[in-house]
Amino acid sequence: MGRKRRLGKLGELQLAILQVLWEHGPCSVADIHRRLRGRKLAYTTVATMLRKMEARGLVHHTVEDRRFIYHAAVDAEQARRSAVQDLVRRYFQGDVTAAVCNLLDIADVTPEELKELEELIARYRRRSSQESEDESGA
Amino acid sequence: MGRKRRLGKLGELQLAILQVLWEHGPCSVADIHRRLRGRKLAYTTVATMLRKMEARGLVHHTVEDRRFIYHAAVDAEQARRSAVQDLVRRYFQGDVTAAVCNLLDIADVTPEELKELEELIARYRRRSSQESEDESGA
DNA sequence: GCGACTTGACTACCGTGGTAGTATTACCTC
DNA sequence: GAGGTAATACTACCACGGTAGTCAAGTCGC
Repeated sequence: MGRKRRLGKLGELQLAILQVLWEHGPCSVADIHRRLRGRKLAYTTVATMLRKMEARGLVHHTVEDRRFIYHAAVDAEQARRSAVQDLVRRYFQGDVTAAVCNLLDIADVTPEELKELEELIARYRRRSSQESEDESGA
Repeated sequence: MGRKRRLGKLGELQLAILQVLWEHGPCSVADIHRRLRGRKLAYTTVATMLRKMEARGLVHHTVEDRRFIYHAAVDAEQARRSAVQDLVRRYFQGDVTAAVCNLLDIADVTPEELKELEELIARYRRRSSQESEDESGA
């Protein structure tokens, strides 16, 4: 696994549809339409978008009981990864630190979240020093 | 300052143009075209995009010596902020911690960068505890 | 003064996300 | 088997990023 396919930009609706699929697993068009009812879209709009997304390889479908059941063909992690990479590349010239800095700036990060982040980074530091040891050891 | 105008999505070329303007200050079309020569765009492409961007309020121009001098109408910070907010909202449902986590995952963050980040977060923690003190003190 | 060059304006085209109407198919029910 | 219903397919449309050609107007050099 780990095909880091460069899934191009996702539109707003495309992402919303994928999120439904990620959250609830394979869904019929009607399912997706129902769960997207907050957007007041025509049923056909959802169906059309799904067909377009299938053409792009973002979803695929099986037929069950004469209904199309759509499955996400990319996973959430992949999509997030791709989006984050894109952002860092486009807006921060690849500078991750700057991106994190900005992230902390814009969001009102709670003290709890900060603590979490500290731990997260500590974990990363341990891991990266581990890796360098592995390298020199090999 | 601090107009947090919600500048919609920026296209690839639009961002590239803004980056030229941010980096070099006001530029003529020819200037921008020249600095974007890596993309092998027609001069008219750049000019057209600039006009479209002006219509959207991303840039504005003055006339000088019969040439159009384009100025960025949004600053880099604003654009980055908007983009980061968008990303966190769209892909992480507003969860900043998750976003940072992902950020650390995707990029091969060097130990130096990790150290920087730790310091950055420590600084934030001091600041946020400072703020809570200010609040309770007021 | 005339032609070459520069520069911006206008127009057109393509791809694609987003939207939805209409047509078709197939099943179910009376 | 005619009609209703649910689902998909087809088609069309708009907006917009991106691309570039052509046009118009001024500048410069001879």
